[in-house]
Amino acid sequence: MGRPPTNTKLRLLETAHELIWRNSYGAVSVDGICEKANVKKGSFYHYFPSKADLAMASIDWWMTNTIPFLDDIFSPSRHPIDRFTLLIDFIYEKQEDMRIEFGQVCGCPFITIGSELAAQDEIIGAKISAITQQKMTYYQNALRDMIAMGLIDEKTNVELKAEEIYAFITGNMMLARIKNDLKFMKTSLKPSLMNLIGVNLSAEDLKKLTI
Amino acid sequence: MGRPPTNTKLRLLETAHELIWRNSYGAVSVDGICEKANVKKGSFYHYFPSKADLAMASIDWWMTNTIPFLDDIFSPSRHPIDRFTLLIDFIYEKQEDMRIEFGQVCGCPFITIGSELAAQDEIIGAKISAITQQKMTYYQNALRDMIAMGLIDEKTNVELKAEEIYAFITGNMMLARIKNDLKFMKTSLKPSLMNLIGVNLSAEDLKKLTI
DNA sequence: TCGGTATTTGACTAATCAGTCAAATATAGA
DNA sequence: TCTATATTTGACTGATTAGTCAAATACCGA
Repeated sequence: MGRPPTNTKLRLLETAHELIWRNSYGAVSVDGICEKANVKKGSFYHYFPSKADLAMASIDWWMTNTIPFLDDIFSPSRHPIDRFTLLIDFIYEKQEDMRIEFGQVCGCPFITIGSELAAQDEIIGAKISAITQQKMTYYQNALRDMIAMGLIDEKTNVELKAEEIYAFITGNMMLARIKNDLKFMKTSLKPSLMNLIGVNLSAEDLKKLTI
Repeated sequence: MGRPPTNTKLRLLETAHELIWRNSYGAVSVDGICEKANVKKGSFYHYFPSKADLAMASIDWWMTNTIPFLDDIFSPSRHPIDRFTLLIDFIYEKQEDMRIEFGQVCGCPFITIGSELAAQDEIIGAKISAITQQKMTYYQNALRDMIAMGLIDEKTNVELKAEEIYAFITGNMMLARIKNDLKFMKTSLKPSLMNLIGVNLSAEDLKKLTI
């Protein structure tokens, strides 16, 4: 029935996500997105009613892409400590890839755009908050397994601890973006995170946690 | 000699700082700053060569304003644990004030603008990185006193620990901005920070750390 | 081959953007 | 009162912004 669908919408989502992540929402124009995606402006507004709508959709699209990776990393079949160390590996590798390709450590796309726009647009604030909550759920699940295995204090408040972990990791990613430097993330984030979680590792084991 | 100086430049610095902090660099226009500061555009460009220059100057201005508070909070005459709890009080009170006045938790102005612009403007990235380093120096100083007093492990790497503390606090401020919610900062940040620092407090003492 | 439908195009608008500049103004010191 | 100097003004530009729209196009299924 009619003209067949194309990948135009997807190209717009991908391009918007990359440009906004590497720069910022305010620094990226609809014209810029269209040019890079090789899409005419008329087509843009055929698929998205506004620039803000595209940004929202690209956030959703990226989170949907991310979930399978999180499901793998936080698979209950893994040792819970490995889940967190794998998470740091996953984050570090992506950041390093972007640093090599674009010359810029880009940090967390959700937090970057959330920090920029949450104060002006409460819908985007709510969306990023929901993503934050969703990620913390993975952490809570792993923390409960750690308690069950006697790896951390059984009186640990997993909701609070998950929020600490999230703040700590995103704080590091933010600083890495600002300093355009992955040194701390590469050499210290894993052992620091283990200390924050409260898991007891030998000095030897801690040393192994540098990427 | 000639027409006497006015507070026009200061009004521009204050206004730019407030508007950028509450919104974002990209969302604030030179016209908007001028209108709020009651300054004509010609005067703006008499004092600042560009919008970016004003933003840089407003960052410097705010940091200069902040230093006396940090000097007080991190006075060597204070108990080092008190320095950190006072720091959290200081941060929380400012955030709560802005939440009441503007309806919005605004987070850290340096990190917010740094996250937005560091990838596009390496000068601003370097400036925020320097401010970050300057703040961590206060933390390092306090950590060394804690070691001397036997409050934390003497083998603590104070440079790394200071970076952890900074990432943790700024991560929390960023999340507070995105969620427009100070709950965690009010009830949990102090004890969480004490745990991260590695200071041993009794359960009773920990409970006292809610603001 | 043709009709219906989704997609694409390019020219368009109106608003806003950062930035310019020559002229007007105010005042301290001579 | 005069002059040097710093400040202020308001109209101006040219570029860029997000967003609009009617017409053209492509193709599936009948």
